[in-house]
Amino acid sequence: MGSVSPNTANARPGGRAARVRSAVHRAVRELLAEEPAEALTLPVIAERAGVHPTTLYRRWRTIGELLAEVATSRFSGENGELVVPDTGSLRGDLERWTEGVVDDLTDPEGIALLRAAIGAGGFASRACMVDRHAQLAAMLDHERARGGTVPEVGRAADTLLGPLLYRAVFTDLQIGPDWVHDVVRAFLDGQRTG
Amino acid sequence: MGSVSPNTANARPGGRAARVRSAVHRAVRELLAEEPAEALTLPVIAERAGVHPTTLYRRWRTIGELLAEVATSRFSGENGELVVPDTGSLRGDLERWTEGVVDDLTDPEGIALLRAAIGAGGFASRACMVDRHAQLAAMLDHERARGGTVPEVGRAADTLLGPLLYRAVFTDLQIGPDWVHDVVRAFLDGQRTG
DNA sequence: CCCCTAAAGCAGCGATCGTTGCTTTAGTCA
DNA sequence: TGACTAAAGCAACGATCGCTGCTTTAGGGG
Repeated sequence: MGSVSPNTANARPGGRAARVRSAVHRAVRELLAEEPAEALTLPVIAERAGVHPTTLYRRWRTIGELLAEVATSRFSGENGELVVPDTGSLRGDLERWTEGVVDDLTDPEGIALLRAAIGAGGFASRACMVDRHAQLAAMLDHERARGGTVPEVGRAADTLLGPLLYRAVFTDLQIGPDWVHDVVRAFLDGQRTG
Repeated sequence: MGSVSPNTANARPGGRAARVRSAVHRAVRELLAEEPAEALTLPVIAERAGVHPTTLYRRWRTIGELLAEVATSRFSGENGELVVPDTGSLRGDLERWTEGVVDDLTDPEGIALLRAAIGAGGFASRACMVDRHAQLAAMLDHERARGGTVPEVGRAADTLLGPLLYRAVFTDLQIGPDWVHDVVRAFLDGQRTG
């Protein structure tokens, strides 16, 4: 127990570890967009990333864990900081924000990663949306601070994220700007009746 | 070329082929509920089903295709016939129907199969909901036949299936009867404003 | 500037996967 | 009932996966 600094909190490198991590993440995203998730194996990822397979087996034990990490980092701010639009009105914030969500869902890499994360199990799929959920809460808080009355986050997520994700994941319908606009409008109208 | 009946339309067996198919389907559903989808491999399925691996490699080339078939048969009427509730009112139909959807989504086998199908790619995941979509359309048609005014199927799917699937797939929130009730009510209220 | 340690590379292994040619079984139709 | 054919079983193979002890590199601290 004598060692003063066993390098426990040593993990803030800008060096090799970070480069490897970044290369692996990129390899996963690229490969997912190119081939069926079924073919995504650790050696294949390693070769694409220019890294030795052993590294992957040691740092991430399974593809599931790696996918969860990649999904988290892809669908969240890198530093854990929430970035939300602040246009002055809830409607403006939501429209700006939904654009970002739609960008994720229409990007081939994004949707492929989302699908793979869902397939990897509950943890990974929840990780994809936890940040979006927090952003939604932040925007509702802003509106509340302005004196507006807003529904709870749960209903907002159901009404906004629900349709967007449903269409992206389960249908091949186009997600056009006007439809997204309608979704936001339906949410803002609906909160009065609820 | 002389052969009169090359048994092209010979595929309606109640015999061995159907038994194997059924055993394999059940094996897939069971295994998905027990272990991570990552461990789902054709030899493993074959052993659980009491069938030789070669059979799987020949009938279904990949796990993806097998998953798509299992998902289709699990989430659809076996014979392609649509079964929808007919309570006399749209509200009653929708509440009965959402119960069925929720049953699918809260059943451990059901949600695991859904997740795996999503992971298997666009085709399989779309197959999971095509029947639900058709049922929704049928119920709206019934209401329209009664003289009621109903929104289009797309909006109904967004508003009903969206929240249900969002919660089941992306959150660990409980899906309680009262919440489901609220979702249906929100849909029925919202159609007036739209 | 040099040491020290965490992380990446290397080599080699057992297990299992996916595939293919052939044989055997079981349903169907005359 | 007997033949015909589609489908399942069998056996053997090459490839690749996932894992482990050990060596080498590189980044950070005294």
